[in-house]
Amino acid sequence: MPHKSASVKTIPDIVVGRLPFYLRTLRALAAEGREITSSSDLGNRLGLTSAQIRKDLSYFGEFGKQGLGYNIPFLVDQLRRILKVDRVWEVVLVGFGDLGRAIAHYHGFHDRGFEIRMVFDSDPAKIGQSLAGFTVDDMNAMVEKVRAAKVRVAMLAVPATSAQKVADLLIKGGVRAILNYAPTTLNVPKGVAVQNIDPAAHMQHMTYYLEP
Amino acid sequence: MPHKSASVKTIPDIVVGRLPFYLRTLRALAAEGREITSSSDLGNRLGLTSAQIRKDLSYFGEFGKQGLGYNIPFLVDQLRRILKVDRVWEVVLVGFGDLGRAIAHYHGFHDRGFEIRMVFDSDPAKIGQSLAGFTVDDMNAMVEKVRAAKVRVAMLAVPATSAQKVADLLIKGGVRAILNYAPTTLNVPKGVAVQNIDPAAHMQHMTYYLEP
DNA sequence: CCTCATTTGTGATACATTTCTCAATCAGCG
DNA sequence: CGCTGATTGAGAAATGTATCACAAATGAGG
Repeated sequence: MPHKSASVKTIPDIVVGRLPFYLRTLRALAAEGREITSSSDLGNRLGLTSAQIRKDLSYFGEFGKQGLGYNIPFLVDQLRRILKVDRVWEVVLVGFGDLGRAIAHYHGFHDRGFEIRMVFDSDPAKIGQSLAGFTVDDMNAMVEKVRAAKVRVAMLAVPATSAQKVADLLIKGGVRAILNYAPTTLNVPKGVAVQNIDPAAHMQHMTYYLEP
Repeated sequence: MPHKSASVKTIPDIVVGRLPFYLRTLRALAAEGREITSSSDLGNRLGLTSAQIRKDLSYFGEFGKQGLGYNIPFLVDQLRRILKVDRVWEVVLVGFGDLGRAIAHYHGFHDRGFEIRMVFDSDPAKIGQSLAGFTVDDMNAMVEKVRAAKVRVAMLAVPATSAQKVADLLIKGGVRAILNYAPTTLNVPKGVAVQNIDPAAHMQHMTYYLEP
């Protein structure tokens, strides 16, 4: 997933993956009216060491003041810029079953940079249903409509059996980032980012540590 | 999160976290009627190297046959035993808003070892609502009911502002594994496992790699 | 029954990530 | 205006993880 480039030093993907949590925590602090914080305060809240937070941030620049710490609104702005969520990304949602509907109704994406603008499904019974601002559209029209709207971010909430086919179509339409809710591994070309959400896998990860 | 013990060599948490995906893939193969597979076949399907899969499995035993590969039903059984999902875990769900309702209706947990058996919410308007087999209960009764039923696994779908308080109560009631859907970092004592689900964080991870 | 093509399990090696440490810097204060 | 306590940023060291490479084992085919 990480980009490579000759001039700019490449940043570890695992570091990039922590930034959204830094941002989330900083915004919670900002909402409480706090103006400054320190790497150790952030570390406590995030369950990480202060050194890790300082090193992670140092990949991107010098955002703190020695002796003082970090200005919260400033650091929020910087992280939003780095993560490119200082704008709103149009998102296409595919699959309007129970899960897709729940995603469509979830309001947590909005103020973190994402807005679902198109929904597709292949089931004729669902096509045409409308909800807050958009209508469920036929998947046969998907590639063209996604391409025309230049949408580059997708959420995939279809059965595992059709997930790969739908992902291929999305990529054909120009999508370059896929949040995959289907419990299957997607094969995508270089230049396309995939993140997987599998709650049952998280659960099984935890039961390993439980006593029988 | 990983256990420590003097006698048994401790297994890297990152390895444990991959096992559910191995299991998921093996079960898909089994569903296709396949009997055997190899580390390289698995690696291709999972986007990992064959060496990694062999090394991961070797932490737990010798499950393959040289020259042949792995017997799928056998390896499925082994992984289910290792992850302790060769049984069904009773789960308590807290929070019956949009998200909690979606989780309650999701059928993907069932055949992966989890069954939601209790639901709690603090909103009087929601208490008493009943659905497939259970009734939404008052959160004031939660600690006692969870303790009485010896439930050790929870899913947390409450607002970020109350997540920590609810987690504290769950732990007081004996819960030792929490799947946290609230967009906040939980502080828990040693011996309690937490896994976080934050779709917006995954999205922000991906936008980092998109061209402006 | 011998050879060949495969594939595992694992020690050794290479690579990646985290933590340690400390010089440099800063605001506050007397 | 110089001292004090706090805190950053980053090189060095320590730790953790992934890959390599190969001996050992296996079934198939002649």
